[in-house]
Amino acid sequence: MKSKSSKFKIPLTPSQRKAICHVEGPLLVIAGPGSGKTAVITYRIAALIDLGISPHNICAITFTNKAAEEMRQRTRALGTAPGSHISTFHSLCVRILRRYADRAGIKPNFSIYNDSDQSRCIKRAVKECDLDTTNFPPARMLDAVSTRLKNNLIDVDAFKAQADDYFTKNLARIYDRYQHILADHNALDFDDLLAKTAFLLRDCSDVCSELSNRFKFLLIDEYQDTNRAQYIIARALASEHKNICATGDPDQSIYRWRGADIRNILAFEKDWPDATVVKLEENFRSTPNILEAADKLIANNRKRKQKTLIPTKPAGEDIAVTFFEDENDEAQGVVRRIKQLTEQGASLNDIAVFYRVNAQSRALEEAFIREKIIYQVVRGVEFYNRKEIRDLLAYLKVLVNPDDEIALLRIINTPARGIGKTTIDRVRAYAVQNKVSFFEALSKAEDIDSLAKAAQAKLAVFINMLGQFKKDIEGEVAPLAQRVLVESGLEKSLKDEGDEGENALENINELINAASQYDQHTEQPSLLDYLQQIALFSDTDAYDAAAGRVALMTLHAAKGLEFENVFIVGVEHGLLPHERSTVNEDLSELEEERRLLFVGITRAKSQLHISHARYRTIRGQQLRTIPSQFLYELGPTFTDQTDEDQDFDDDTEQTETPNSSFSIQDSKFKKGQLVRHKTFGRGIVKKFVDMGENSIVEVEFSSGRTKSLMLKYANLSKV
DNA sequence: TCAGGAATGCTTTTT
DNA sequence: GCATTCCTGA
Repeated sequence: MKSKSSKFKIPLTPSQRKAICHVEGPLLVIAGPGSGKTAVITYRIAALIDLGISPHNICAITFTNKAAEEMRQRTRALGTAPGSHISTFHSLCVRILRRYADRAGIKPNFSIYNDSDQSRCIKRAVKECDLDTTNFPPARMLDAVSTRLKNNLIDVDAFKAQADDYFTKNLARIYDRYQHILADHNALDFDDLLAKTAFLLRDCSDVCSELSNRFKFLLIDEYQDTNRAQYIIARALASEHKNICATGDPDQSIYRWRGADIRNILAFEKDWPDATVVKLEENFRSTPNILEAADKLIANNRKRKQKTLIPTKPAGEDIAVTFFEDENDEAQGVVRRIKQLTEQGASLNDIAVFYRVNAQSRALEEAFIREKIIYQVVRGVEFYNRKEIRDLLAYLKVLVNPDDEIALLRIINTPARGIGKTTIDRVRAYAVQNKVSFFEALSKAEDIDSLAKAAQAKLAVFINMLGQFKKDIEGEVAPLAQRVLVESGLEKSLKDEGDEGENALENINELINAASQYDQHTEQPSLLDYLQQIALFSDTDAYDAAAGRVALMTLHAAKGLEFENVFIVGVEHGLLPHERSTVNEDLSELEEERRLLFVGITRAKSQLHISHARYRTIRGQQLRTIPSQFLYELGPTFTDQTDEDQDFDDDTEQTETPNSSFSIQDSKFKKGQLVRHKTFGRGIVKKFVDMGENSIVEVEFSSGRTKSLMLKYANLSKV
């Protein structure tokens, strides 16, 4: 085995070699950022195949499609025989569910519902339960159903059994109703893909052992971000042979809000007592300067396994922390710096800007456009959320799955063909009364007495048109999409719209191009497969590393990537850490925000620029900001540099200087302390973040508003 | 039936 | 600030 590793192009460390050459039994690889983790996984796949193991028996699971694609390419580049299964958890589940649909109690042609489809369904569920959307806000109900219940594999019956108070009982009803709606639509949401698979593996031991026997070697990446359902699936698939290799880094767990359970990786050794554990601590990516900052920051997390980042690169430039006036100045400053970098020979491919929330991209984009620097916003799903794209896709979805009522209602009168609300209501009434699906009722329009003759005729034309399309459902996708575009009248209605319609048509053409790419690159293209695939696209999948553009993305999307030069903007209290993570006492949410910044910092290879601004416009309101506590945690060497090109208004500076009467006794506030503020009046301290002279107090004022204030500026007096 | 404007809600991160 | 829903009048 040892001699085999010589075929790999890079010199390996002893731990890397150990991980690559490990064959049988459970293996946990704790891999710090930049430790060559992806290389280790791909080399290990190659090494297994070299040992004579069939690629068919290897299954690697990644977090994003992008990562899966990269892994496929890298194994291919090593000259490895193809045939191993490399995909995301969700894609794997789709495959399994399609193949064992009857065992899972579903139909194979199911639709996959995204979050907007989900929210429509949950709204309907709340209404059908005769509950008020103010007391039962759909968004929160969905979060409860999705993150708390489905991701934890609590099914409707189990939850009903444990529901004992008014709220929970009603939540159980909503959950029940919601699942019924999805089932009626022959649709699964993202959580169902995982949950149904987990239940299938649990309840059908023959399916479980069949799959477990096929996937004799299981590799799971980003194990720190698996949720309960994914954990159960992994355990089931490895149950026969126990050849499970999990890789991950607890310090990079950033998906707790989506149900990820960091305990899965922390308890790996308990789950698999004879597990081999390998730690990859050497960092081949970043300069020691960057790693030092990352190390200092993450050391502030209490719930954490001690781990250090061992630099291997020579010292580089210190990280820069810059203070701007507002988000536009910040964007301008970033662009100015990028221009300097390119003048020094940097390629735009090597530069990325990260932010906490998508809305922050706007100021940046404006500056990039103004200064004519080309960029890409890594936000792939946005494309699929455009109205015209969703319209065309809805036609295609209905052809595959006529029970998909969301898609059907979307197209029934798009473009306008005179089928209005009254008609739809009457058809639905008929469907309910006769216990047939909405689509069936539509097909029998002439039997619905309540409908006017004109309405019946319009419905017949519509259904007939769908029937014509359906004849071409097999085979290539692009020609069918083109045909639907023209014959549905969508093209004409967009052409009549003028400029906006032109733009929409261009987008549709882009979609059809993408579909024909799919047709060419897939052995047996089918509309069903195509639709199920694009439903699982994510933002990160849109990133094009060779585009010659600066990449703009959220910190979440940055996971797994690396750049020579990284900018992280808006490092302010309320944004990073995000205010939603600071509302309750629970420190673990704050720790996740810290990990998020840690992920961002460790993407940088040679230069890191962090910035924050004095003012920021949030929801249309310009607010005074507070520097993030994380800035102080990066270490004392990184003091603010005010951007040299700007003029500050001296008057505002004056009024903002720290209060001279500020004294040590006053510098500690406890929760519950009553205070007075000169403009906001009386209030009660909700939270105190002690950072010496940079401490932050959160005060709920008598107006009912809660504000975060920086102690040295707030001028608070104790009451 | 439908267009257009007003009102309302929602606004973190994503497979 | 933006998107969706609601509502009104033609």
